[in-house]
Amino acid sequence: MAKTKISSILGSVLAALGIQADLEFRVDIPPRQELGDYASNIAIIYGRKLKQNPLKLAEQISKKVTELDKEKLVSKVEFVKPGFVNIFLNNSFLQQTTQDILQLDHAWGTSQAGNQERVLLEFVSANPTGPLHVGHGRWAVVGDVIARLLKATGSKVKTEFYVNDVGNQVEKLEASVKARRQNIEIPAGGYGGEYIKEVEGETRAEMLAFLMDQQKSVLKALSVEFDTWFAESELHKQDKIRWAIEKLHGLGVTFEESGAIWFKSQALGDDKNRVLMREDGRPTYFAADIAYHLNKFERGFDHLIDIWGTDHHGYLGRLTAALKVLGLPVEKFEIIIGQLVTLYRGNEPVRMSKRTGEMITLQEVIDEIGADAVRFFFSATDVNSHLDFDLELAKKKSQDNPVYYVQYAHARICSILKKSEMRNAKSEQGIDLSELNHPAERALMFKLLTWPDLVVEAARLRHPHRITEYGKELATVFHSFYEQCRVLGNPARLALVNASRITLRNVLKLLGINAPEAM
RNA sequence: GCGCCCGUAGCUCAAUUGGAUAGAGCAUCAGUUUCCUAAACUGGGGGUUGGGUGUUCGAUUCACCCCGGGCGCACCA
Repeated sequence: MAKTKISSILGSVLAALGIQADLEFRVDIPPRQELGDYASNIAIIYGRKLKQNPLKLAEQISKKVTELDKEKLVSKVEFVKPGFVNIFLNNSFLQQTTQDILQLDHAWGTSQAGNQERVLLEFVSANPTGPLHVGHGRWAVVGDVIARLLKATGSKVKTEFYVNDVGNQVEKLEASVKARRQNIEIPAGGYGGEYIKEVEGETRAEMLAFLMDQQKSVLKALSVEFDTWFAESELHKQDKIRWAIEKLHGLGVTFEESGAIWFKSQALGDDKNRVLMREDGRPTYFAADIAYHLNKFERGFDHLIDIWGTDHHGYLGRLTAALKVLGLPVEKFEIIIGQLVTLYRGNEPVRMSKRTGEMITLQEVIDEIGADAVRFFFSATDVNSHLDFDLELAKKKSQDNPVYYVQYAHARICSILKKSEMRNAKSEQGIDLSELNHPAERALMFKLLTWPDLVVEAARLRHPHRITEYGKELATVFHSFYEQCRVLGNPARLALVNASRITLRNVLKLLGINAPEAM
């Protein structure tokens, strides 16, 4: 990976200058091309520490870089203004990377940055009381892409959907379905949506199974599949909840009041104390969730990730308080809080509550704009930002949707390669690429070069939108290259186009989006 | 009221987690096709990054205070 190589050269420069390397310096792509392919703040950081003029230190470092650049990656080094060290790469390095891509193929962009860490990623976990809505769709897509990112960087990921098949909600669901069938009024707090009359099954279990099958089929339509579906009822059957409460009791962090058992969470950082066991002897959802997360740790994972909607964020304090007091490694427990999706039809916001009659399901959205577009849109923004999703707009613009832009670049490439009869990557290995020096060729090669670093970064930050951004950028660079450089009849360019095809396909694969060969 | 999150071009969003002259798409204006897919490309206009103070070589990013919006504050999940 390019950044690693640059960093390692800079590290050896520090050693050669007799500087103790104990500070983190950055290697980034500068904002403008004139400033090089990569730039580092190394001289600024160390200048301050050593009380030296950063610009002079940058000068010293620059001179050493070319000297210690054993692989001849670097063509030129500059030092500038506050003390940046700007590095320009040799075209031969870019050409070699392009060559490597053809060989790596599907493995291009994968790495072992995740150190084979065993990760449990839990997401969606919608109640089995109705169809999935658009908000669930966002978590489904984001969770699925994060899982793919972690796998691509060498983590062992298991995905899980937690099913709350016990408690008030499912009781009300059953009551609502039965009331609807008898044409009597839905009980207070019940479910009044139209879908209720579609629910099949005589027993509660059958009704839940019906709704879960429906959810699974929508998720499948979005190419989201889970390794495990974990039922809350299992925890009850195995008496795990009582066991968890007793553990807390043994630690002296519970008390009894007005017939209920409480957790002293306030003393452990939460806003207030919380009930574990109700007056009537039934455990709360919270108690079950403690047992569930205890179970997750018991299954031997190195790292747990939960994705929650912001409507559950108030829950975070009590759960981490409980896990902490139970002696679990909370630093291995990561919660991604995502902001909600507001759905619009034109200027009209669409309600997403299951209890209202008017509700747009995820399935309907998929039917309307297509799974690829849904995945792309939901992957395209930071989960920490609100998403205003206008169906009218998404439908109207479906022809120049960003997803089509990226897919079109891939289809265009496939068309060229088909004409050239050079589809096979292997047949293009060994072709001399040294003539690839046109600015558009170079820009494309450089964009390809940055792919593996980007995947690592996106995985580390759990940022799927980095991948969609890259996809759009790569498509732009490719289209621009295509306008300027005639490809057919030029073996070196065909190899570059093929490397672009591989990268673009790997981008789309990571996003779970189709890479069409023709459009 | 308290807590968490957000506020960036007319609209939808980015900005390499403290980096250099804040970028894309849509919309808008002006161009490009006897030539590998025009679902494309090239160029123009459009910004006090909600406001203020501070921290430092450097702030969209960090701290504090306002303003505005979302979410939460159950013996629901």
